Amino acid sequence: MKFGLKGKLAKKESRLEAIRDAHSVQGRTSHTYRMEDYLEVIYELIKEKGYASAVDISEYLNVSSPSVTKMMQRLDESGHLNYEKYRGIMLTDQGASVAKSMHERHNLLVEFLKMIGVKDEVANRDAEGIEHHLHPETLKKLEQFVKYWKKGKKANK
Amino acid sequence: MKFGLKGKLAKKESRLEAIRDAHSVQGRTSHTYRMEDYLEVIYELIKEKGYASAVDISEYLNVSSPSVTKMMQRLDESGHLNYEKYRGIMLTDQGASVAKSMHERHNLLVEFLKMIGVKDEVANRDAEGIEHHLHPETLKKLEQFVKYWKKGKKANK
DNA sequence: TATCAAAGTTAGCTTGGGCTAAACTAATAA
DNA sequence: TTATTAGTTTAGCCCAAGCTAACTTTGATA
Ligand SMILES: [Mn+2]
Ligand SMILES: [Mn+2]
Ligand SMILES: [Mn+2]
Ligand SMILES: [Mn+2]
Repeated sequence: MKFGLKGKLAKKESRLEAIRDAHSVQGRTSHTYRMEDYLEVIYELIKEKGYASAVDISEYLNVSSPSVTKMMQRLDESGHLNYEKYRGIMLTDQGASVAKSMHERHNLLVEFLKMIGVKDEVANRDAEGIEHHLHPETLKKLEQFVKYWKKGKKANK
Repeated sequence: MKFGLKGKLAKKESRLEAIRDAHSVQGRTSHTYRMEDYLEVIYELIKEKGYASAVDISEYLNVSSPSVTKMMQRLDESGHLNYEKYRGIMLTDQGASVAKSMHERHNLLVEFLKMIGVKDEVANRDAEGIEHHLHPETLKKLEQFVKYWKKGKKANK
């Protein structure tokens, strides 16, 4: 069909070129993957106990408490939370938004992985790694897919 | 049903506990994710041109050539390749095995992502990140799923 | 009110991975 | 054979993230 290509004239790249392109995507965001992990845990802790102490963060991320302190300082510096020495932390809007995003990605991934038969523990393990590497487009498509699969399991057409 | 649980008595963990478990999986392998990326590119280069020069590696990983040299030394040290100053490198069996594994994971992921409607470029980008975070069980389940889907699509036409 | 343990912080170190500038090698061209 | 130069390596730096040991703060209890 004459007008059917819809901009899909994307001259097929070699695998190496695809890899080059993938590795040349720079500075995506103003935070690291590790920051995302800390924010995620802080978010879950606040949801579950109302606050996030350093010992708890350190337990659930499996790091020492000095590492937690240092990261709190960085996250304060980057505007993801307000940190007051010895007193505690509070997520800023920016921090909460990143955290919530991680929570949702993790949810979606675990749901998908379990859907294709991966065991709970492994699903969570892999989700914890994968959650940081999803382009918004992928996220959207995966959401659609999971929704479709849940419904159409039999109505499948 | 009395005997239907098949060991699935896995007392449901809280999200935080799942995250703790995920983050407490240590020393998986004797190499880092970054090493996997280098090995993958080296593998593709050898497949395509017969050898892997530092300039090419540096181009496709988007890093400087001193960074390549340093990593070659590490990979030699860790037994993934044989490195001879100024002369070149050769993958060992260990290195080739890691490299091939990355190649296959990348393939599988791109296939899956395109399957759910993600565009080529984005699929490759995300695959490049995700490929390092797949448990063998996940890998197997994803393979099965993709195979099943390919068939079903045809059967379903 | 004074004490003390638990929680948090600081100091100082390590490691992986990155960079630029400068030095070196090896293959080719003259 | 020598000079040139592209490709490679070394030196020396940076940063994120981790750790242990030592110190400080806070809040509860005597
Ligand atoms: Mn997560
Ligand atoms: Mn994570
Ligand atoms: Mn890849
Ligand atoms: Mn990769």
